[in-house]
Amino acid sequence: MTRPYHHGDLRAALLAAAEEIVNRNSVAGLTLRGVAREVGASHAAPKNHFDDLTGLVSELAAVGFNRFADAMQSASARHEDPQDKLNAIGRAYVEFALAEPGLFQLMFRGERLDKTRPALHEAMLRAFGTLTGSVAATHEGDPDAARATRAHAARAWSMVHGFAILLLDDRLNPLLDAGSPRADALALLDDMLAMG
Amino acid sequence: MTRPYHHGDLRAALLAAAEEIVNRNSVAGLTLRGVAREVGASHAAPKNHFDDLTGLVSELAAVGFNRFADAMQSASARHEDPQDKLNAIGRAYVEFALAEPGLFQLMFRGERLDKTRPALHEAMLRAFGTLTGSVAATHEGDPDAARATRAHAARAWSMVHGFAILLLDDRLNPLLDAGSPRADALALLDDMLAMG
DNA sequence: AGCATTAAATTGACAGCGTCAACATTGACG
DNA sequence: CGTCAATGTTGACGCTGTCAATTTAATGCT
Repeated sequence: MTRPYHHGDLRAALLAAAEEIVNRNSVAGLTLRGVAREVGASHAAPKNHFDDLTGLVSELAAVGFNRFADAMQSASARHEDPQDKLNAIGRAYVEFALAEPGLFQLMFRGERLDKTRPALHEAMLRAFGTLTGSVAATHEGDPDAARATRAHAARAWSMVHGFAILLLDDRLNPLLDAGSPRADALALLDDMLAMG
Repeated sequence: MTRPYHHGDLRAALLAAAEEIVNRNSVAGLTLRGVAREVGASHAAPKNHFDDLTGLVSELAAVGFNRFADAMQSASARHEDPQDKLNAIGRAYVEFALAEPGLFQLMFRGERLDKTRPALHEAMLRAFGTLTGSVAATHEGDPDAARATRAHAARAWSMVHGFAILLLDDRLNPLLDAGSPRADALALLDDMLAMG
């Protein structure tokens, strides 16, 4: 089995290797040469498929945002009431961050993200659109709802995002049960969502 | 306190240069060799004062967290009512992030932070203690307040932190006035805080 | 078919980075 | 005055991203 000069689908292999590395070593350990090494390609091979490190990170972030949007939409679809849908999206938001912490942090590392890349731009619109759209659905029929809807969306989004970030960074520990902080976190989130 | 011989106080000069670089080039442009170059020292000079890059970043983060705590305490002191104090702290949280975005992002970049460093550990306790303490003050006299207080603290903290992070990352733009997003952001925050 | 063009992958080089070890200089203290 | 620890410098190593030049494979054209 001699290795052919041209890999069958190097682009997909590089993306898979990149995700595996991020899951193992966190985002700091993600390197162009590292992913190339992982798939047995030369150190400059990624240049052909992604222009540079920003390109690779951005394309992987696009994959992540699409999976993220899927998770939120699927959670929302399990409920009928608009408020239940919104709460389910909030839980899915945090659960995604806990399930794929490396990928989640990569998706929100602004400095190495080129948001003008079509794949990433579209995936971000999809993910954030489901969240803000679900908020808007709870304001149906409100008169002059624009301002309240905007504040509601910003509040819900900020809350779950901040919670996820602080959680991944081990900063909420003083508020969590020392015994099982991870399990306790989702119970705490439910309390937060129940406050309205 | 022994004083260095050639540069006067190289440690302070390095910290100042580091902050200046972070303010100019964001956290990605902060390098050990860069700060050494800035103050005219050799490339390995920082090793004597901070062990490695993590050390420099952590000490700078400690400076930031102390300034952060000062800002929140000073904002809180301008009000009497516990709820007003808490809202003022929330505004100060976001205003600090907007005023020193590079430093703020450095303070929350977990991977290059050694939270066991005494200076950083203490500064973080101070900053987060003012916030959670101010939340607890709004629950004085409540029966069975422990659980509600915990959820309230997590919610308030997550909300302002998520808002600050999303704002710095230009992710709230779809919710902001395209004309003056910066000024609009604080108005939006007030609406969020007013929701309770 | 055969040739030309393009895409894909490799090799080699360069500068910048963090970090370590070895060495030099200084100020403090006995 | 002499020793010593602290502070700075120099040089080296391997790692990284990125570029230019080159080789190889696939594809298209006539």
